[in-house]
Amino acid sequence: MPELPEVETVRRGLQPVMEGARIIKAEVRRADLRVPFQRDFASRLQGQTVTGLGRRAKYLLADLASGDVLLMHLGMSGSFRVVKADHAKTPGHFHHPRGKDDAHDHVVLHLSSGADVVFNDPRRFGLMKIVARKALDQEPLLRGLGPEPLGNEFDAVMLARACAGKKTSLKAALLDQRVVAGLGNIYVCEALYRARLSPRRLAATLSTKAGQRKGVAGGEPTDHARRLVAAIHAVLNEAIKAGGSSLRDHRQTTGELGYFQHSFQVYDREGEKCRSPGCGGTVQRFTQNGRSTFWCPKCQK
DNA sequence: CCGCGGGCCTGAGAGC
DNA sequence: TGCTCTCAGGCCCGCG
Repeated sequence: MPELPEVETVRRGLQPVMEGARIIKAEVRRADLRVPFQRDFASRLQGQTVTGLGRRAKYLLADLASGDVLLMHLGMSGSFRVVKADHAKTPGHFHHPRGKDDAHDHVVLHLSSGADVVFNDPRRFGLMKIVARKALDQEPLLRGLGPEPLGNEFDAVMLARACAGKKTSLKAALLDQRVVAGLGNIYVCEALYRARLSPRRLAATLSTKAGQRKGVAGGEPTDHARRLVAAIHAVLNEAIKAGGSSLRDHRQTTGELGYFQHSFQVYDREGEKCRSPGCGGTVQRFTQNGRSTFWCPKCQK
């Protein structure tokens, strides 16, 4: 799923259930996700109170009273749902209508509140890992991440600087989690459309004196960079408000669908009319770095 | 530093 | 109905 808005939606769904609750038991039904579970995974969670639930890029971070942090990533197909304890194993129960069996329920956190938090991930590209809080800044999974796109540090100056000297396309740069952390294919396509910038444009053109070397002072962000930052802010905020986008797997923790997919302007709209008033163009698709790019060549330059 | 291909997995949808 | 093929919201690795 899961780009930033979907992960944030999940976080908001889990927070009231998990914060302040104690993990009576962590039940691992399948330990071979993208990263194999640590041997002491279940025992380090058992009995721990969750003191907070945060997010960094596409990662969820549950703070534990022990000083550990539980890192969670949803990969491509991961989802969480909250069910009452007695129903965690009941397929098709009204609390979690998914129309399928629960063969891919890999982890169940049994909470003192009587709720169970169930992690489901058919493709198993997701992961869970426990890290000591004091070692979090050296955690390889988080180390290289760029700024939060909705954080204060992320602005046109920073984005232009991060893209300075890059020989790659704007599309590829925005998907690079080291440049800005949390965007995926959908929201990159949508943000570029809103900013009216071509996905093929050179990333370095976000600052003046294109081709300048990375980190060189004096490169000013262009209006394009400002437009792009504004577009990223807007699309992410709107998507979060809508509960994320539900294409295949994403659901809110209640089982409800997000509905931002109805607001897509270009993503998955190949051959359809551009929605920009008066444009009259047609949404095109092509492959960039192995992934589909959707855009309107008439609007985006 | 960069693009590309392949891999990790399963499921949905299209076409036959 | 069922087969085969392609593609998918993420990310990592090695190659040239």
